[in-house]
Amino acid sequence: MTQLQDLTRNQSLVFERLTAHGAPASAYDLLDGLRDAGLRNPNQVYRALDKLVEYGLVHRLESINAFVTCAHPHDHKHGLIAFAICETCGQAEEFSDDFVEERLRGWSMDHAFRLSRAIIEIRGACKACTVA
Amino acid sequence: MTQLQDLTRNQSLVFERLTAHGAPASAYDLLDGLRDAGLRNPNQVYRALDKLVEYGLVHRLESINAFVTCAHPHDHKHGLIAFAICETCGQAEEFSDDFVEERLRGWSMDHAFRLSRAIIEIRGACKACTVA
DNA sequence: AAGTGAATGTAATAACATCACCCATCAAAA
DNA sequence: TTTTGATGGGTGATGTTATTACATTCACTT
Repeated sequence: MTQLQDLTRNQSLVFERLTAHGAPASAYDLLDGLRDAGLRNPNQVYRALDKLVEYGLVHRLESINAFVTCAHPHDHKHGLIAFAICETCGQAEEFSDDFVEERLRGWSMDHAFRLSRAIIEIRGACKACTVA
Repeated sequence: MTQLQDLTRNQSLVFERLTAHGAPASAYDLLDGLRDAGLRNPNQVYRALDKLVEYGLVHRLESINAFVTCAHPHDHKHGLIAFAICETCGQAEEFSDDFVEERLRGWSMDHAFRLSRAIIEIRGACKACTVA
């Protein structure tokens, strides 16, 4: 398991920035927030994000081209992960559902599809935004 | 229900091109293939795609920035749709699973999340590519 | 000291998507 | 009939997201 202490400088900067942001952020948003820290090139951020995703500390939200910190970084045994993304406030909530996972793995088995990963993202309005 | 006959010229061109392609294609791939037909600007393709998606004739694959024709264009009652995308050959297979849909709607209910749409894309290697 | 692999710095470019503006058509309202 | 509004289209410019290519630096090993 990769510990936070093992992160390189750029990886730490990006991870801390994303954590502080508290919501999904694009690579360029992160870059803007890290100019003071010395980062100036998108590649620096993308490279750090690639590693953070690889380490399971960060997830990529495919449907909004953004990244978010993992809700359960210590639990390295979680399977397929889903996200509920609020189109009003931009927040994303991570969750998982064993039944959904079982069904998707089942479909894969049935169709001889060798599953490598799943993107499950539901879009809509979160509780807070619906009430308001 | 929007019929194919109702499509405008650009919409028809894009739809026919995508159908002929027989696999997911990016907007720029489509544009390249439609230069002879007179299209020269990405906007022309994106506008057509927006309408085709709205009409349910085409789906957007969020995780690969591509578009694919709907497998069941006449069945306008299908709920959440999933795709199995082969990372080797680029093909995508559309499917749906009532149980997955029920679970995602259930999560939404439980969390007062007003679901507007779902992105379900599994990535891996299809049967044909695994055998080879 | 020299070699190695990972990380970094940087410019350039590719790939994906939208905006802004103007024009044409057509049908409904005035 | 004129006006208005909705829809579609053509086009250049721009915005946004992501990668490539190559040089350099750093930590560690031999």
